[in-house]
Amino acid sequence: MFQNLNQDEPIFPIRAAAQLLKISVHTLRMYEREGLIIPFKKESSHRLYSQTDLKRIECIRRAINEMKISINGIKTMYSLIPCWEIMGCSEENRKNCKSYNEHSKPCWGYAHEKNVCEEKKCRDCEVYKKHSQCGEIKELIKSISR
Amino acid sequence: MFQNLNQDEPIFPIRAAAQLLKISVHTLRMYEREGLIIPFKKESSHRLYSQTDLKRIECIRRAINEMKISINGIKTMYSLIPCWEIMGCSEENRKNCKSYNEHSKPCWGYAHEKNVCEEKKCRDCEVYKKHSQCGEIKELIKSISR
DNA sequence: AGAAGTTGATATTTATAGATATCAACAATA
DNA sequence: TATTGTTGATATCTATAAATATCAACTTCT
Repeated sequence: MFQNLNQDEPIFPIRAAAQLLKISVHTLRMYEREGLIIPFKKESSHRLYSQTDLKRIECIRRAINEMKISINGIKTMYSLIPCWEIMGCSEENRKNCKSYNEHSKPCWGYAHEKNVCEEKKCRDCEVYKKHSQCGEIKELIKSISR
Repeated sequence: MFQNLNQDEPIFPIRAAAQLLKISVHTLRMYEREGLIIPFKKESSHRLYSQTDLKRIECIRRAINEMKISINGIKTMYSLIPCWEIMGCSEENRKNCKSYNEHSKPCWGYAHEKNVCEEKKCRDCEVYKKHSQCGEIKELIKSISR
């Protein structure tokens, strides 16, 4: 089912997404409020979820329910993602970047002012898209050191 | 009090350490079982804690109780420490190292066989000693990428 | 027009992590 | 020798994270 659709196409309204994931819509909004996910929003502010979004959320649920990592733990882990390397931030950028200088939530949880992220939408950013699991984050850390 | 003592000298038996930290001895043993701390042990297998150990434990308690990061979250964070960079592990070392290839607990939680860690005591290792807080881990990740 | 969405506040349920305690058999300490 | 420590198992308490639900006023979809 759905194989022939573009995996990144945001097509599921919140209720449908919740049903597919077997959780409540409240939980989905909670994850969003905590900064774990960024669903697509049309002009109307209605949320839409893609297949990729659902996979990401399943991964987050495994972290919480099976690996027993708390939501704040996940946020802190996300804050360790070396986004500055992926984005190629200048020294000046780094100096002004809260994400670079703090470690309580993911970079996509900050309002990006006056830096390379200012123009970009976090939902479409490689940093957000490629690093939802701890394994991926560790691989990234490995890769930047060689 | 205690200022004139060597901060790294293991002098407090478990009960004294627990009293200073205002927690139970069970909690101290639990942190050890979870791999968060490595108290000094004399031949007799009695634990002794240094001032530095106490500071480390206070830091861990802040992470759990104030930052609301679960113990499994802390373990996962520790697993992201690029120990292979600090220790200068060879490609061969890395290939055989569980710590390098997994991400569920800190490197000092593994039995080190056939690698550069084999001879060393983790308690005395820079990786263990210098990186008990998320801020320190993030600084380390920053430093290996330049 | 009716269904489904929005934000925001508030409240409740449930599962369990974190912490504490107890008992046993034994070893080391001072 | 009395105290304090060890491991291991087991049991309980408590605080709270995670999840769910409800209500209100409003907006957007089909």
